[in-house]
Amino acid sequence: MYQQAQEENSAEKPRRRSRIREAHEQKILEAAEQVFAHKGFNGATIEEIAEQSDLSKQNMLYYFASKEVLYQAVLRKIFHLWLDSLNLLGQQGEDPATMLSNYIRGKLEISRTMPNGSKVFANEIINGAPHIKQYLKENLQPALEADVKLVKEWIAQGKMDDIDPYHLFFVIWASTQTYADFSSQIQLALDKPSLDSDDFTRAGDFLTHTLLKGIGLSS
Amino acid sequence: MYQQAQEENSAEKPRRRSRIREAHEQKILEAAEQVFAHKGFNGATIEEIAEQSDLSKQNMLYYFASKEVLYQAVLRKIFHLWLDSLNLLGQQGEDPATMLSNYIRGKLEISRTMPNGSKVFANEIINGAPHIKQYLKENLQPALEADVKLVKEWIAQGKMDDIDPYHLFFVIWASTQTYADFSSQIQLALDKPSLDSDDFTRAGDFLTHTLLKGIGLSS
DNA sequence: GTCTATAAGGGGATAGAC
DNA sequence: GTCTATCCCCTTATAGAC
Repeated sequence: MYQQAQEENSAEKPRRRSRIREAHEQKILEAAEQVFAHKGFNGATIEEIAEQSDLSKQNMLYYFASKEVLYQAVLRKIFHLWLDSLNLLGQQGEDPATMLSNYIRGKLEISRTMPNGSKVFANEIINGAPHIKQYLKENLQPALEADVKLVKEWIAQGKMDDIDPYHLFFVIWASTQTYADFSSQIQLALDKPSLDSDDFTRAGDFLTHTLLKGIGLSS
Repeated sequence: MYQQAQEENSAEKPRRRSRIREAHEQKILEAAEQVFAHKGFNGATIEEIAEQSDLSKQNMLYYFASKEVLYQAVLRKIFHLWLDSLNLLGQQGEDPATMLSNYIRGKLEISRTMPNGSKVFANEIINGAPHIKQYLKENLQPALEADVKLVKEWIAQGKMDDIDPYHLFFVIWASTQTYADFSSQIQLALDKPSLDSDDFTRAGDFLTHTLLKGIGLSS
């Protein structure tokens, strides 16, 4: 799981972050996630984030020294959650259909419970990942390659159709994240003020049915 | 097809936009599309757009009175292209598999040829569509409903599986647009400096195979 | 249509008292 | 840790000459 990068307290010195710092940082991160999600990096103002954290702008800057630092913290938090879910394929002993099904529903669950984080991440990627490109490169590729290798084995064993594994994952990512990132469009299309858990259930049912059957894996 | 909204020259008065205005507006729109795609609305500066149009900032403002006006022009251009492609289902006389296949490949072609426009639109939707919500509401729903109705007829006629038509379209939109919007992530995953037309062919092959088969339509 | 000059305001960040 | 005050750059937009 993700660990705060600042946790460098070594050995005897119990230099733990105070309870108040812990609480404030948490509040700030949540507020920042929301504001960045709705305004983008440049559209967000540290003033608005501070307001939503019940802190003054200057006091907020005491905890996160700059807008850039705060943004990086938000980005990395969601990215690690996302990377963890990529490893669902690491589950041993399950059959391919169950593993992929869990994978799809796991990604959908992130979209449902962390829509703002997902939006911040999506915004960053769309703009060419200027703040996180290197970090992404180092962490995404290895995790994806492991999954791709597994799918290739399934194909070699005749367990599923001979499809391109990379595009399978691209499509799973896109079609699960769309329920977070493009929720405003989906709400308009469905004429609903917000997406509820039934909508996500329907999405999960459709996706698992269609994708598993589509690649020859339906049980 | 999309028409410039300013085309209000009526009857005898040949009040046509001068050739130079036409050319400059075109250059500006292209530059704006690119800059908005990479920086978002707030991150983009009219100065940068002007530079890429080989015009001074002030001169650019002579053609588009404000950043907001320019942004709206870019948004509407791509949105209408997008809406047109939604009507591919209006093709008569084709069987369902061919119609959906054309639809998917048409959307992919927009991603390939207009990636910047797609990104601007995606950015706007992610941020909650603040600049285009009303316009989207009035135009998206009717077009989508027509397509959904058609799919429901196919289901009633037993031509395909009984899936939720709305989610079918959400997934097609997401998985075709991802090759434009999230291209930087896909490039990292594939370890390529850019996506070429072979990548789009593979994406199209994967998508048509998987989605058509997945909903019980493969011929 | 294009240029120079400039108004006007927003917003990130720092200094230093308490 | 929190506050008041403030600096200063960046950016949009307008005024007006040519």
